[in-house]
Amino acid sequence: MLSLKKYLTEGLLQFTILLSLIGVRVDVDTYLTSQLPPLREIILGPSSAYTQTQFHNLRNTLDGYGVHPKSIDLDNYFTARRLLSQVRALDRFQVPTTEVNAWLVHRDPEGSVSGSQPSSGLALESSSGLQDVTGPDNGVRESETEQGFSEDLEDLGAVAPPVSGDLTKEDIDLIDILWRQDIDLGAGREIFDYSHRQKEQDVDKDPQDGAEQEDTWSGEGAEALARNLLVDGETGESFPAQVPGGEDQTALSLEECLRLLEATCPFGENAEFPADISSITEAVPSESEPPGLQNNLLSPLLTGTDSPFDLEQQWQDLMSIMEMQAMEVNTSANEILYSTPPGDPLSTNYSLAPNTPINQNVSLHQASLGGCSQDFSLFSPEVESLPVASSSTLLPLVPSNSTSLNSTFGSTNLAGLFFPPQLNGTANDTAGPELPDPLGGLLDEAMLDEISLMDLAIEEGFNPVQASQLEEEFDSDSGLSLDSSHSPSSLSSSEGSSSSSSSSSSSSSSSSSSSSSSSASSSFSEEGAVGYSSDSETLDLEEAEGAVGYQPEYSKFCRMSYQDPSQLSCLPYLEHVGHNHTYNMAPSALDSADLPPPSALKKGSKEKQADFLDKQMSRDEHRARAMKIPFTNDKIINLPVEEFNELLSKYQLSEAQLSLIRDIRRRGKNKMAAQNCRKRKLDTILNLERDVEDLQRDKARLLREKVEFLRSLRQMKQKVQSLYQEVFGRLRDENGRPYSPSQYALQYAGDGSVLLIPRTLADQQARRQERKPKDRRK
DNA sequence: GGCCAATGTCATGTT
DNA sequence: TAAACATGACATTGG
Repeated sequence: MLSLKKYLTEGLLQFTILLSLIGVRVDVDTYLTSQLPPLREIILGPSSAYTQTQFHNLRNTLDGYGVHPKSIDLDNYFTARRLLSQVRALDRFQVPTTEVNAWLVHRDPEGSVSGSQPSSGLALESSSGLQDVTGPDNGVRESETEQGFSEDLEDLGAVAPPVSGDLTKEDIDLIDILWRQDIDLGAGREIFDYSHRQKEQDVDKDPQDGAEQEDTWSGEGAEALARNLLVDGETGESFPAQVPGGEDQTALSLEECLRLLEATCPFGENAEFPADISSITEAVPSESEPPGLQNNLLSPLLTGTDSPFDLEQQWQDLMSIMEMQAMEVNTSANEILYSTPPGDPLSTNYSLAPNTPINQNVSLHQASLGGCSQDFSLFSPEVESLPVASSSTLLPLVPSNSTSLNSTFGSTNLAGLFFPPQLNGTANDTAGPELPDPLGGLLDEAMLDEISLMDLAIEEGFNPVQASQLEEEFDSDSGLSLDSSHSPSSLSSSEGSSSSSSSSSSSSSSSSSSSSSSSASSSFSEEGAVGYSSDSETLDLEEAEGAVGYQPEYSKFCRMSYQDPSQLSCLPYLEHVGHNHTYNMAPSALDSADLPPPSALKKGSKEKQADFLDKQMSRDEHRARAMKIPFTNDKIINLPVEEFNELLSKYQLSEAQLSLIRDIRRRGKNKMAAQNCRKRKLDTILNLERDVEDLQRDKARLLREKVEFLRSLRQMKQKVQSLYQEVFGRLRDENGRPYSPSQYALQYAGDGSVLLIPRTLADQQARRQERKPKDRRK
C-alpha cells in the first residue's frame, strides 16, 4: 500500500478524479484489496527492475527532457506517459476506460517483472517513449498520419465512420501544433514539476487570466470544451481552465478527458498523437452518444461483450502492438514506419511491419486467465494421466514397514500374498511370509532386481504415496521442468551438463591465460566479455525457453571482462557494469588529472569526449597520468616480468614513479585475478545448480519409474491371484469336492509344472527360501 | 539513508 | 625466493 501511494502522484490523482467526474466509478479499495494475483500482475505490469532498464534507455535517449532517473518527477513522467498511451489506445481497441483506471491504481513499483505476463502499461510506455526519440521528422509523419490514421480507425473497428476526407485545415494545424508541443521540451518539463503545475493550475483558474483559446478542435464537443480551455503559451496546447462541475460530469467527453490528461503530461507520444486525437474526436462521439459511451466506460474489459472486438481479439491486438512497438524501438523504426504502404492501417498507425506476425496468443491468455493458466501448469499431462486412484490403489501394496515388503517380494509363496485372509487362512503375520511359493517363476529376475532397488528406496524413507506425491510435485514444478518425459531434451541436456562443466572449466582456464597474456582489447573481442548481468539474462532466457539443461554457449556469455572498464562503456547497455571506482584517489592526482583548464568552459565535442574518457579512466590510470608515467597501464600490467623490467630500465624514473608502477602492476594483476576468481565462483555455483537440477530430474525420473513398476507389479499380482483362484477352484479331489485353501496350496515347480501340495509343506519350503536371502545378507 | 550488486583493493596463502 | 595466481574480506560506487 505504501508503494502504491508513491504512484498516486498528482497526475494519477488528477486522472482518477477526471474519470470519476465523468461518471466512471473509481473503486480503488476494491482493486487494492483484490487478492487475485493474476489480475494484479496484469495490472501492475512492469516492475522496478524493468523500469530500471528503462532508466538507462530513457536517460540515454531522452536527455533533452532532462529527467533524472532519481527524480521524483520521473514517476509522474512514466505515469503520465502510460496514462496517455493507454487512453490513446482506447479509441483503437475500445478498451473500456475503467480498465485503464484499474491499471493506474494497481501499478506497483515493486512488482516483479514477468516475462510471460503481459505488462501492458510499461510496454506501451517504454516503447512509445523510445519511439519518441527515434521518431521521424514531422513532415514525414504528417503525411503518413494524414494518409493513414483515418483508415486505421476503420480497420480497427472504430465506432465512428471513417472521416479521412473530412480533415479540415484547422485539424491539420492542430495536429501540427500538438506535434510541436510534444517535441517542444521547454514548457513540458516544467509542467512536471508539481509546484509549478500547481501554480499553473491556480493561474488557470484565475478568471482574470483566462485568455480563452480559439477553438481549433473539430467536433461538436470542442466548442464546449474550449470554454474551459486555456492556451499553453509555448505549445499552443489547450489546458483546462477549470474542472467541470458535478452537473456537467457526464457531459465531459472522452476527448476532453484526453485533453485534460494531455495537459498534465506534455511528454506524450508525439508519434501518434495527432491521429489519436482525431481518432478519439471522431471515433467516440461522446456527446452525441452518451449512453454508448457510458456503457463503454462502465463496462470493464472482462465483460466487454458489447465491444466491436471480442475480448481476446482486443488483447491480441493490444499485445501485438505493444510488442511490435518494442521491436520497433530496437530496430530501425523509421524505416519500417515509412516504408510501410499506407494501405496497411495497422502498420501505418502503429508503426508496424506489415508482415510481423501476431503471436501473443499465449501471453494474452496468460494475461486474461493468469491465475488459471498458472494453475493449469501444475497439472501436466503426465500427472493427469497418473490416476488419482492409482495412488489410492497402491496403498494396499504399501508395506507397513520395509521388512514386510522385503518379505513380500522375497517370498515366493504367492498364495500367501494373493489370497484374502478369509480364503487362504494364512494371512497372519507369521504364517504368510513363510508359505511356499507356488508361482515363484512368474516374476522376472530383472523385475525383482528393480523391486529390490525400490526396497532400498523405500528403506530410505520413500513409499509409493510419497513417490507419487513427489512425482506430482516435480511435475508441477514448471520452473524446474524435471519431468524428463516432458522435455525430450532432458536427457541430452543432462549429458550436456556434465560435458559443459568440463567445457566451462577449460574455457575458464583459457580465458584466464588469454587475459594474462594478451592485451585487454583482444581478450575483450575474443571473449565477448560481458558482466554478470548478462549472465542472468542468459539464465532467464534459458528458463524462459524451458531449457533446463546447461547450454554450452553459456560459458561464452559468462566470461568476465578483464579489460579496462572504459571499453565496456563503449557498449551502452553495459554502461552500468563498468563502474569507475575512483575512490581513494589522491586528491592531488585527481586534481591534476581531472581539473580542466579555465579555458575549458566552452567545451567542444573533442573536449567533451576527452572528459568522458577521463571519467572512464581508472584510478590507476589517473595516477599514472598524474605521475607522468611514460607508458600505458596495459603494458605495466600485462607485460611479462622480463619485458617489464626491461621497460623500466629504459626510462629514468623516480622512486615515486617506480613505486606507483609496481603498485599499478600489482593491483592490475590482482584485479584480473579477482575477476577470474569471481567468475570461477559463479561458474561453480551455476554448475552446482545444474548438477542439483540434474539430480532432481534423475530422482523424479526414478520415482516415476518406481511408481510405474509398482503399478505393473500390482496388476501382475492381481492377474496371478485371479489365475490362482481359478485354477485352485477347479481342482477336485477323488470325491469331486474342491480342495480347501487352508489345507492345500499350489506351487510352481522349477520345470514349470504346477503342483498341489499340502499347506504345511508349502510353509516349510517358504521358510527355507526365506532363510537364503538372510544368509546372503549376512 | 539503507540495500544490493558490481567492482576494486589489500592481505595472505598457494603454485 | 620471486613472480604469478587465488581467495577471503572489506571498501566504494551507482542504481
